[in-house]
Amino acid sequence: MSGDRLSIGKVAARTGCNIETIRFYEKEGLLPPPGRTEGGHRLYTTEMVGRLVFVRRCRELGFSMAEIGQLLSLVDGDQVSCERVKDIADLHLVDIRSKIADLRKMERTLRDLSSQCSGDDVPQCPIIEVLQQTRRQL
Amino acid sequence: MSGDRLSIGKVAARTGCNIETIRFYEKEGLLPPPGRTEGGHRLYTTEMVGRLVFVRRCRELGFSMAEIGQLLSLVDGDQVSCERVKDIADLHLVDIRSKIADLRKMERTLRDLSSQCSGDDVPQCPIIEVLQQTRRQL
DNA sequence: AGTAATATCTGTAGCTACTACAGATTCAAG
DNA sequence: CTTGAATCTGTAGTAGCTACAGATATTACT
Repeated sequence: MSGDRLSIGKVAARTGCNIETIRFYEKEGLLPPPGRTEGGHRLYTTEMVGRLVFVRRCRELGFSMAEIGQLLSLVDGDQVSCERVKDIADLHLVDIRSKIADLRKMERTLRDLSSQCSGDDVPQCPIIEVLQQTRRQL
Repeated sequence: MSGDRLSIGKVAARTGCNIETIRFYEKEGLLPPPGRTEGGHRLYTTEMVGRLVFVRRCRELGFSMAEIGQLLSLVDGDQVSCERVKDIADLHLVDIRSKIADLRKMERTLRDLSSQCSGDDVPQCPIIEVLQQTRRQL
């Protein structure tokens, strides 16, 4: 342990991110290649740990890796363009909302189907019946 | 065009399902291997088209291919066990609801972040600031 | 019947965001 | 100095498709 440089294992423990995932982000260009020991083991600065935390937090918010790449390049630029950051975020919000709408629709349909089903062990199941109908009413 | 048998292209046109997807479902066992012409082209009965519609409809409701496989094996059994169908559907409902909850959380957080951002072209962006903070408040 | 255009065939590779190995090497502790 | 843990690279797997390439079959038209 020399100075404030951390092995990949420590970084993983500290951030809750898998070791493999960290290497994966590096391969995909979201994290810059870190320094290495003589033997070739990765050594991370606290700054890079921060960057990883940023990436993970964006992922928790559902940003794709491509979107995160865009955000990071803005961060890396001379100055953060608040305008573009907001654009990316708002576009992503639209996406999230449409996913919620889709899931809500699924939920409603499936709930209706399920409520028509007694759950008894009868030979005819209304769920199957409806799903098999040629004319759809989903 | 002999009788009521359809080529894969017609089935695709009729169901709105891609040709490749139909073959994919066959490979994955959701659709049984259809008859063939002398030259080896697939020929589908209307019954098989119905099965494909069932699969697609389940997919629209978010069922995984594994779940659809279970539903189909119930359908294929001597009698449909309404009990088990309902079990699968209700389990899936739980899954959908937890996805909705996750997305709602994302939506809230991202909406809050976005609202703090003026969108002006200023050097400091509150969205980035928050995402970069070590102490998280997502 | 012959030919050209279209359809279909098989098989493989790509997509996203990881995860899980295998087999080799390096590091840290005693 | 040895042993065990950590890390290395590279490859393959996951879900649910989609997109080719290159070969063959079918259909339409003359």
